[in-house]
Amino acid sequence: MAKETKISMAVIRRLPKYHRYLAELLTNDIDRISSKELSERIGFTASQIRQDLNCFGDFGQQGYGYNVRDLYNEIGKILGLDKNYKTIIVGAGNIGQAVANYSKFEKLGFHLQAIFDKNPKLVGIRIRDIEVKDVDCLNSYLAQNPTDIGIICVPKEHAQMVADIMVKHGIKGIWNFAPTDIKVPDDVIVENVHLSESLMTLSYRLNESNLFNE
Amino acid sequence: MAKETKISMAVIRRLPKYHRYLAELLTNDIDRISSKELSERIGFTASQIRQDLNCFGDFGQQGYGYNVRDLYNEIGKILGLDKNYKTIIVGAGNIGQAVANYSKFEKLGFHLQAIFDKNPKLVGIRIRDIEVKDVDCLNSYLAQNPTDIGIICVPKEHAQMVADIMVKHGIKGIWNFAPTDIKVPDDVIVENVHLSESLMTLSYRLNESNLFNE
DNA sequence: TAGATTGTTAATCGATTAACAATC
DNA sequence: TAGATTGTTAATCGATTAACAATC
Repeated sequence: MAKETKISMAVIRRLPKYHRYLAELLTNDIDRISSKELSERIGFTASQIRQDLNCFGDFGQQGYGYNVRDLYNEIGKILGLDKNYKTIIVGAGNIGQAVANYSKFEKLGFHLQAIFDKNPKLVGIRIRDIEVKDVDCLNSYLAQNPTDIGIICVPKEHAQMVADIMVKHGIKGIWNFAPTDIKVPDDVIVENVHLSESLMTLSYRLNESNLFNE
Repeated sequence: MAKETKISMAVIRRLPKYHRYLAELLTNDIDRISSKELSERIGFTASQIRQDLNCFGDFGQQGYGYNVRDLYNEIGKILGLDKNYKTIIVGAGNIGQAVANYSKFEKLGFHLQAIFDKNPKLVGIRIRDIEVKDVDCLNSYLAQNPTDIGIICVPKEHAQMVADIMVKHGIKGIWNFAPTDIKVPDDVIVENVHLSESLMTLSYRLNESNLFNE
């Protein structure tokens, strides 16, 4: 079914957006769509949509277009949303708590198993019915509880150390909110959320466009 | 000083990373660096670094390299980090609170003026010494208080409505955390933080690499 | 001066768009 | 069947990398 060529990052980063727009079509009871129609909604060219989807299979039908539900399901599978991931969060500060409470999380198959922090004021509190553990227990916890995904929400100074412990215990993917680049072996996936970079980009664009003059 | 050609988004999104690595060099008391050395640290090619920096001016010196402090300051200016932005947050849930408490925020020149929510349980509480106002007051607040940046942290159903109010009152930039694409006039800048897209990308890459097998 | 390293042009690579034959 | 729309190849566009003359 899936083609064997390497998919570019540009294509991969568009997949969630397809998934989101298809979900929206479903809620609007639209059960079929052409690349041209989808193009008008999503803002990619029809050509690009067909090109993108063809990386993964022949989901369309000439003269008809795409079946919305089928395509939605297929993209969900491609994204791995049918899988379950044992997940932990390290760092229970603002961002850690927000991520822990982030409801979409469980829906995507990420099951939060444990939360760690080193601040004694946070250790022991409950977030989503999960008691925050002392980060000193991280090593032994991971040794006993095989975990797929680690979410790093600690200050940048501690991010690499936390990542090292995670990697040592076989964590396969890291969602990194610390504003630093962590080093991991090639077979570990890191996805960064660098909020300050996003904010700086906004700041740049405001000034570039000369919309902002004090 | 600055060249007049249009800067590509690819270059813009690398600027914050230059800024971050230069800050790190400064804390390590390194006061000069060549594109080659920086390349080894930051992971871009030396050629790309020179190409990128030359979009904005001649910051280097042949035979010497770049002065770290000067370059850091220049990039800060290019990013508009020397400016101040009056900022509000709409939506005081998990993400709204995390953003409000996000300390880097003020350092980058984003000054939080007000927070709004429609949940009566949140209205009246204090976050960072700012009392959460009822979202019904948003319109009149903006009419009386010129604001540069709006941060949207409401559920996707309400994001467009909030954006419309912001735009009506002349907000210039929107930092959007709602998992939807909002429509604004061309002269308003939108920077999206789509957490679930980031998570889906992580999920895809885990499965693609076959690191993850249940 | 000689060595180092930039700024910049040219070459390459990759991603997007256009075109159209295949086919439902 | 005729019309619509895909899948796919070819053309274009843009971004990255390589090369090197300029120069500190």
